[in-house]
Amino acid sequence: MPTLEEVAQRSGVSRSTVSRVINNDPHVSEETRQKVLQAIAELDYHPNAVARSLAAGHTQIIGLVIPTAVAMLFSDPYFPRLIQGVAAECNASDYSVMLWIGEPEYERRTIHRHLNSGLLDGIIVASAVRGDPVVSALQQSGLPFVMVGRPDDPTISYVDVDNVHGAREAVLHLLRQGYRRVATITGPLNTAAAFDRLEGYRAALQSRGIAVDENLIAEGDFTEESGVLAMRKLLPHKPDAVFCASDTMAQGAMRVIRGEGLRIPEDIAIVGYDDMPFAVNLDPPLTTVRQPIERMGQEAVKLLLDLLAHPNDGPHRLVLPTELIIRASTVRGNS
Amino acid sequence: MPTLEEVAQRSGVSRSTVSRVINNDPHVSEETRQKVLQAIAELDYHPNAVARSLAAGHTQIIGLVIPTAVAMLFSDPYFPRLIQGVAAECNASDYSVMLWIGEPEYERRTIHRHLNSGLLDGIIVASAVRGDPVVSALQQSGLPFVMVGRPDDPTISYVDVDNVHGAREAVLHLLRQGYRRVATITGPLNTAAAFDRLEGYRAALQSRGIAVDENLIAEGDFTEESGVLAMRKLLPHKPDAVFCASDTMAQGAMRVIRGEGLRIPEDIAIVGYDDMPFAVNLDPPLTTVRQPIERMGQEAVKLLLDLLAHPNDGPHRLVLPTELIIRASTVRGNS
DNA sequence: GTTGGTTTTGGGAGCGCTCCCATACTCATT
DNA sequence: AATGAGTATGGGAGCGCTCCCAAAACCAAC
Repeated sequence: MPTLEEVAQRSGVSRSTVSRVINNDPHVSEETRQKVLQAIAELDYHPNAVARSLAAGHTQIIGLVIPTAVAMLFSDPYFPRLIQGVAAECNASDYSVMLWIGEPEYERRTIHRHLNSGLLDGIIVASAVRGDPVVSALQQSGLPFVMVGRPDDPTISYVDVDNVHGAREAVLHLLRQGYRRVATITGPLNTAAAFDRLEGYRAALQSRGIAVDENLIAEGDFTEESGVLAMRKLLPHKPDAVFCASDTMAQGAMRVIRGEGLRIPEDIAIVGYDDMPFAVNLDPPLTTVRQPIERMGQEAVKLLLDLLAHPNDGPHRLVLPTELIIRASTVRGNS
Repeated sequence: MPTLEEVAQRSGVSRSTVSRVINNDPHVSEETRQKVLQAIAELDYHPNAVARSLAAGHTQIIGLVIPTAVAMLFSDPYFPRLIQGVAAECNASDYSVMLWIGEPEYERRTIHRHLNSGLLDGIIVASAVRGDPVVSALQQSGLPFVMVGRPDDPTISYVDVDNVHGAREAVLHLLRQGYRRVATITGPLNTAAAFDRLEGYRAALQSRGIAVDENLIAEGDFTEESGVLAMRKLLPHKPDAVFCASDTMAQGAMRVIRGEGLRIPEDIAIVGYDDMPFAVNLDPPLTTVRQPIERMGQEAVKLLLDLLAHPNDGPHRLVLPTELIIRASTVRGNS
């Protein structure tokens, strides 16, 4: 591996000058620049990122942490898409992504070791649960970070989708279709997303003067199995529609409903959340709330880079819109 | 951020000695070690990973490359699970994972820059397509790397599952169930996985003295739609069972079969491959070949670390076993 | 008390870069 | 010619660590 010094010698200039052309410093004569460029090409020189980081005081690397608790959810494409968004935006901005998947026994020590190692310029935390130790460690460390999903602490920067609004629109749609006993299967209520979607559900009912019946609310954990369980609990209370906080749970709920010999949407309508790829292939195709997942990843990176550039700014917050995708699972009549 | 030097001063020893206790060098007296440890605790010192990397000549970071072409496949849980396996093993070995998702535009331009930046000690390439430029760049660079999935070039280290064996077991199972006209829907035959699975199919038939009927072989591309098309081609040749090289294609095939009013498994049995989460929820639940995806990620890391420790060893190869998961789609009678 | 071996410790020389400051050189302007 | 402003270059001093070698300390045995 050739070094800066060798390039300098070969092109007959100083180390500093080579550094300048590499970093596009304008204070280099065109002639010199060409000489240097040629030497770089001849030697197939590539700057050493580590040395550069040490000298410059930053690494151009950001960390993406996915806390343990949610890593299980890897069975749905949420995280892959988020990762893709983050990676794409980082590539575009000449940053690299360090992946950090929280392991069950990650102790505080390990967290701090990583956060204080100086390897990361900043961090994106995906979907932390309430009171996640990573978050407090992060705050302590002073490292710039942004969260995907609304945190409890209002001083933290984040990007989120408007879960309240998305859920409300979904439930209002159900109401407009004439359903009256609208139930909901929530996600784990220690996550902000699940909580907000439940809020949206309540808000929709209340705005139409419908009392919220707690019997029509069942908590799941975003998995299909939990959707099955929740639906079984709901059934005795005769709902005529169910708003599920994830497509995966909706899928479980649909299985139960069909198992009972009931029809969708004639007897019970179903709305999901996420617009997962499989939602359109369900029988019937699932009405659902689409979230711009990749975009969240992208925006999180943008926010973070902004934070790096302007450390004294207050926290950034960005709430992205959702989109209600109406399919056959909520539209009776012409089927 | 305190430095080594500050810890040294506070504990009244030299920089070198502090370095020794940090790196668990046995040549330190217990007394000194305690003094140093205390100073470290008091100052909340954490070694700077960048400086350490520069001085030591390695970074304890490995790259995980997911080539563009397959990034689309992010809609199935293969990559998430692989990533999880890689991350878990890296955590356990005190390495970090740098994620690198090939972007159409940036790939070519930045590939060499990344490989030669000295940031990565080694690389794992997930499912490269044939002739992927990343692979040749990698070979050129001299960076240690291992691939997940058998490469063309036999000098490259890799971990793979035993696709031939997995397919053979699946087909033998069909044969044992009494099916005689066993067809197959293959993946794209320019991928090693698809090729090997077809090999297994042939091997199974031949080992039972059954001639391979080329009319019973249809090529797909792992997508559901291609499963539909392939099944339509197969139907006129009256298969009584179909071995599909992916669950997704199996799903398509099942749709066609049911569309024809045929029963599964009474009229036609179906076997898939992958054991995707949805396989168990199909109607009927799908018999399939399960692959140890997380484990592949883990083993890939182990192989790579071994390669880093013993650079002069020849290429490592590891083929992991598959597991046949028998469900209702191949078992007639008691339904 | 000397010798020789072993263990423990200290200090210097980098790793390959950036950044700042000093120098040299260029070109008007007086 | 002398001055000053502006631009191009060079060189030194780090960034915070590891690694090697030499020095110091210790301990046993003669």
